[in-house]
Amino acid sequence: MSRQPNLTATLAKGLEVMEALADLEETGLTELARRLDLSAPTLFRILSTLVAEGYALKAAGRYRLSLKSWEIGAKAVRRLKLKDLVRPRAERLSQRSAESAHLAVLQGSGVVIIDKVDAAQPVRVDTYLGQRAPAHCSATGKAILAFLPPERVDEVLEPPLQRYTERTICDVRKLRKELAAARGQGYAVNRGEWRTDVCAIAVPLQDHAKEVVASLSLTLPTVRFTEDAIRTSFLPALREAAAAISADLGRA
Amino acid sequence: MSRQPNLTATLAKGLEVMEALADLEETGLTELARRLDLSAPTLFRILSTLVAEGYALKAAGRYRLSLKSWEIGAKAVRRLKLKDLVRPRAERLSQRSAESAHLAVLQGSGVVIIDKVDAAQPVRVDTYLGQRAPAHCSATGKAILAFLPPERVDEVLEPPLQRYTERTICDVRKLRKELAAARGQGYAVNRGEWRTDVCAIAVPLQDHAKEVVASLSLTLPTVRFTEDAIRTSFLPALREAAAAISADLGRA
DNA sequence: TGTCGTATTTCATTATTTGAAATACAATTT
DNA sequence: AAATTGTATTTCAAATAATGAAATACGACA
Repeated sequence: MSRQPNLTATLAKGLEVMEALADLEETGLTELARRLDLSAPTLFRILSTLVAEGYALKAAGRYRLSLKSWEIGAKAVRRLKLKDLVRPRAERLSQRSAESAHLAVLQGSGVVIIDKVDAAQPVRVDTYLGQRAPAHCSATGKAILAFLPPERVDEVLEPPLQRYTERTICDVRKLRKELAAARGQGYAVNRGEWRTDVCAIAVPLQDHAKEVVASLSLTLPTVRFTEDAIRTSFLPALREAAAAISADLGRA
Repeated sequence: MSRQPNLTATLAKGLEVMEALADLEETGLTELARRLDLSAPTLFRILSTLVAEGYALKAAGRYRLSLKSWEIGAKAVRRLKLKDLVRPRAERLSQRSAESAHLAVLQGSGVVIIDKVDAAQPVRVDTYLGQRAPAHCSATGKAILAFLPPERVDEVLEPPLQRYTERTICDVRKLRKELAAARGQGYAVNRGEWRTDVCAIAVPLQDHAKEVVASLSLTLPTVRFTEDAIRTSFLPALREAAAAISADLGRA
């Protein structure tokens, strides 16, 4: 076994187990051991440790992820403060446009939704706080990438870019062109590039130093994403919200 | 060093480091090593692993917690489904009462806020999603404990109960009496038992099998927590919300 | 009661973690 | 520019903890 220098393999394994639990709803020992290719005793000890530390729950021999990792991470989210500032604007944005507003930040090679306001109408896109989307085929991701320094963009757009639908832009050159265009326009769109029936339009949010720190989007079913709605409703509403937030961020 | 059987010490250490990062905003290696009583090389390897796995971020030799643990945990939160169901009721509850509504679940010996609707007035209590409160001196905690089977209550009320204010009930016998009363009344209150200037009133939420799974509260500054407001506004609003949710849960 | 599949413990072996010390790096002072 | 200080990182032999095969316990079902 080739060993990485200066890393603790045991910890890495434990974190992997935690991630697997997150995707699994509930699992037994043997089942998970097979999935992760760990021996039963090893996995048993890891799970026992996770339970002892409160990260996993055990009931009737079955393991589940607890809320502890969420709780821990919530402290980091809270520190972003962004949320408090954006929330009232996002509410107004959602009302004006009748669509769902999302606040997202870049995290690794994807974006994560850190706040949202659901559209007040029954047909809407199902999303959740903490949900991750690929940066290269989401409006929020592209709005952020468009305003990021080139070297940061390179890290995120490490080929190959995964294809999700026939509209996903997987060609890095082509994507860069689009990002340049988005920078010019001040907004980015996603037309079914991740999920066929979901479209979105997003604007970047910049802090006092004009660095992009997040993005704000309207996310909706493709059928409602008409050029007319974009021009007369979504874009004006997003721009107003972004301007107000940027002004606030300028002060803080 | 006396070794626990069947637990992986390295993983436990790594998780402790993660928790410390959550409380720390940002830290250097030496500083954190002192705090956790770990040798510099050991901590270095743990932090390197956390960074490699995406749980921590490193910039200019300083370490911070990333959003990854939050993202992982969000999947567990989402699975509770409760939130979706409660949200519209909580919104109406907050509007009717003009106070902040919280949805909380039991997690270890405390409760964690998994959803909230802020009061639409400027003077309100500062809380955040993922925030933990002690079960023995919060309205949400007591509302849940009051309807939990005795053996589960024992686990949570492991003495000594920590004192936070002069009103905190630290005597287990006395607290049990109050829980019995709360069970009779169908709601629990907290009168400055955790934070002097914060009061709350909470009702339990029960699933189809009549098991308590969460609680719903109104949380507000002590100055507004009058007997009159409780009787004419808070309690009726909470009861209506709880009844509607329970009916929904009965079906699901 | 017996059988089967899964979970847990034991224990000798093996591999990884460990920390002292050496070294590299960065910021600040002289 | 050189010296100083404090922190971060690497090295390496010793110490320790992790490992998995096998034995055992448990629990469901026949």
